[in-house]
Amino acid sequence: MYDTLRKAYGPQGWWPAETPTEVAIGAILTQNTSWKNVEKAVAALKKAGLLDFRRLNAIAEAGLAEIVRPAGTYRVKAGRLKALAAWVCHRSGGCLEDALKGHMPDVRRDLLSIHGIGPETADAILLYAGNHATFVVDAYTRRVLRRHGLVADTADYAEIQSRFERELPRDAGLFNEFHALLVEVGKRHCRARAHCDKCPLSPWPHEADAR
DNA sequence: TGCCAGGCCGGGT
DNA sequence: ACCCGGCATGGC
Repeated sequence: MYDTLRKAYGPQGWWPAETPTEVAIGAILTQNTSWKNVEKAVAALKKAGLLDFRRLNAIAEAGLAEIVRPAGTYRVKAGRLKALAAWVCHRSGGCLEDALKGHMPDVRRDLLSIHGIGPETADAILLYAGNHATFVVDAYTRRVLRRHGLVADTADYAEIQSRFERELPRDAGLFNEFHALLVEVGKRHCRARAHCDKCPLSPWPHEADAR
């Protein structure tokens, strides 16, 4: 599946952000939100000079909320950005890359202890900002795999993630590309009510014996 | 014009 | 251990 997508779309060069800090902020802002809306909020943060955890740690939450408003659920997300900023500042004085430098799965556990950071957000930060080989499972990943009969409908996050991590070489570069490709094919052909014709994976061969 | 988006949390069974 | 409502804007 990876080879098929890679041939169809080429290298993705993800995450669509310039710095690790921007990656992590985007990861929080995109929770249950389309990327288009996130881009507006990130642009507003950039304009305000707030793509910086020490600044985020210092700014008032209510003001931050107004700035990230285009991303939706903006009061919630302002709190989550503040929680992450406090963690990064406490841990490394404000440098995210340093804060992510520990070993897995210790760093993952620490990220998950932050209020508002769940498994997907943590893994996106670990992989795309910290270069840790952890597989990101999002709504697209789930949909694509389910529609091609590769996981049960009831499969939860850990189950899907372990499937990737068991059956692929534990390589951050590979995980990076594969997840980005899954999002790309998902956006084009596997949104909630779209159907999958013309998808490069459709019909996916040997679906039954691929299990 | 609704429906939905690259989740997560808290409270109720 | 599940299930569900709340959060909320902008795009299609």
